[in-house]
Amino acid sequence: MSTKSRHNTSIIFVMLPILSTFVLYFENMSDNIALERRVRVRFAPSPTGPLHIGGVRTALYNYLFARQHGGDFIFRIEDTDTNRFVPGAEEYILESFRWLGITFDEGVSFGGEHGPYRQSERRAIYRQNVETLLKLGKAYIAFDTPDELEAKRALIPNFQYDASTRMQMRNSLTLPAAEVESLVDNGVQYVVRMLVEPDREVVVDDMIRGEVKVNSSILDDKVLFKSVDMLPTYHLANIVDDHLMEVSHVIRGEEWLPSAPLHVLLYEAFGWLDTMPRFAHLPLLLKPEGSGKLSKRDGDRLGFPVFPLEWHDPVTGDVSSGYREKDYLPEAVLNFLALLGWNPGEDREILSLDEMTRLFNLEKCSKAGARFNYQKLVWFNHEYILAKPDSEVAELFRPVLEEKGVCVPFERIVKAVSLVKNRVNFIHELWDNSHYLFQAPQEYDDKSLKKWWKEDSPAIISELCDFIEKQEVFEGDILEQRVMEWIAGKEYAVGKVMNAFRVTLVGAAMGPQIFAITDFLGKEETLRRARHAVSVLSNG
RNA sequence: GGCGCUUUCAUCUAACGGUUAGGAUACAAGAUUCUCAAUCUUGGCAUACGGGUUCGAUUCCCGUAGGCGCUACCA
Repeated sequence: MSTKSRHNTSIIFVMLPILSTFVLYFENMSDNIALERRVRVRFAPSPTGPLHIGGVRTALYNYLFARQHGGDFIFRIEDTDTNRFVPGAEEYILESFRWLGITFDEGVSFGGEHGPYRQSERRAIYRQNVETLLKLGKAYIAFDTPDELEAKRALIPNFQYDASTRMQMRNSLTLPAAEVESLVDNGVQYVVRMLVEPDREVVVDDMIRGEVKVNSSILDDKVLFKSVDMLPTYHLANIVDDHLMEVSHVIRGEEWLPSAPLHVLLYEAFGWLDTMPRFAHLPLLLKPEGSGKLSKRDGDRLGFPVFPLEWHDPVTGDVSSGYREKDYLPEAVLNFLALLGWNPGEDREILSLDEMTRLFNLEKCSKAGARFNYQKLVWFNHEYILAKPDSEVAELFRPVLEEKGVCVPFERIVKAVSLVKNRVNFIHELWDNSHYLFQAPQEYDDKSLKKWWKEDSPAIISELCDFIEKQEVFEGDILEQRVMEWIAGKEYAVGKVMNAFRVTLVGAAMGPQIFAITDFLGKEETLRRARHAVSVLSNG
């Protein structure tokens, strides 16, 4: 190497750390921008029924984001629609997260400094804020009845309550102040509407989609508050709560994207733009087949649950299946869900909650809806059963055995699990694959008999039993060696002998290695079963 | 209808503007064993279409088509 080139190389080596320092600096800087505020996110379902699996994913992403940034995760109940309230839904949602292992830091049932966390308990706060908006001239009172609005819609195609129509309606902009006051005082029903200024460009800065721009003229004067129950609608409650609860990031489903500009306008109207949360609108979960987003009905129609837990509808009495009851492991459900719309950018797919927390990145979320293909969830479940220690799987299997009336020492269950767990996708399938380890066959599978139980089988198995009985060592490997030698000596076909033997022990041509089975059963039980089969099957 | 979002194998997805377009599930074949599985190996399968920008486009821009969402005194 010449002096000159060595010199150049050393420059590169000197430059390299400097360059990487710059890269690090900039990376940290962008991190710091994101972290200027304490990260606080929320999951805010409305208690109108069971928690939808798409809601679980939204909650999961919020959870991962909060944990990754050492922030807070808030559980808020949005129960401003008194008509759709379903008793038991709130407890169901909480129980679902307990099962899944998703934890919250504050909120309904968790406590915290920003409560109350149930919107129905925050009426005074909303009234006060509506008052503010009214005073600021950012909202107005409207008296149009639902019937009147209906009539307008029927009369005018594409009717929208907005700048182009509001002056033809009955509201505080068109009525004299005295009349408005007297109407309100006399208990006439009204709503408070947002006053949307037309023809402004509203920008929603979305962490997944970038800048989404819309013209305010396409927005309507949304109802923010209704006098019927003196409660706000979602839009108002949401903005007020997120602001008061110091929420830093709003991570929610894409169905909210169209109303996000209105939310930006609300933050602006209140003068809260400087602390407005960052938005991230997640792609939706779509039906496995056909068109549309995954709905509550799809589950039981297509053979998989759409709810984490089984749900008993208190009104209709209908029962919808749940992942817990269908024998899915919560880890598998979360892993599957996490990868529907996000991936860490590497080939690995089996990820623990901790690993997901480390790798999660909103900017790596996909933008298009993801079809909910539960086939892959079955595979995840299989993988998680395989990865679990035998003793843990045995613990889950024990209740199934008890239900079948099988009572054996725990070590026996662990051993049985070790023999058959690689062939199941679900815990309950362990029984179909291991019942013969706990109970002698009551009957023999016809197909297996036809294929493997020949005329000379009884004689051969009797011979084999006599040989086995003489063996002092019964341990699997050794016995296998001896029996193979014996078969070879007799010049029998290995498959013929072994499969006939298998049928006597198992009752069918299935199961793990035969000497693993004999090992499990023990000498006495093995011989008992084989001889019993010979006596039962030789006549038939 | 209006507005917005979106588009890579059947499905979930990867790919600084330069790759034989990668992985996984599912499917198929083979290997293996005493059976059934599991496992391993192999295979087929994709950049919606049309324009531009560029030496070069899956990647950037525009249009078309498809998909999805919203369009309530629901959330």
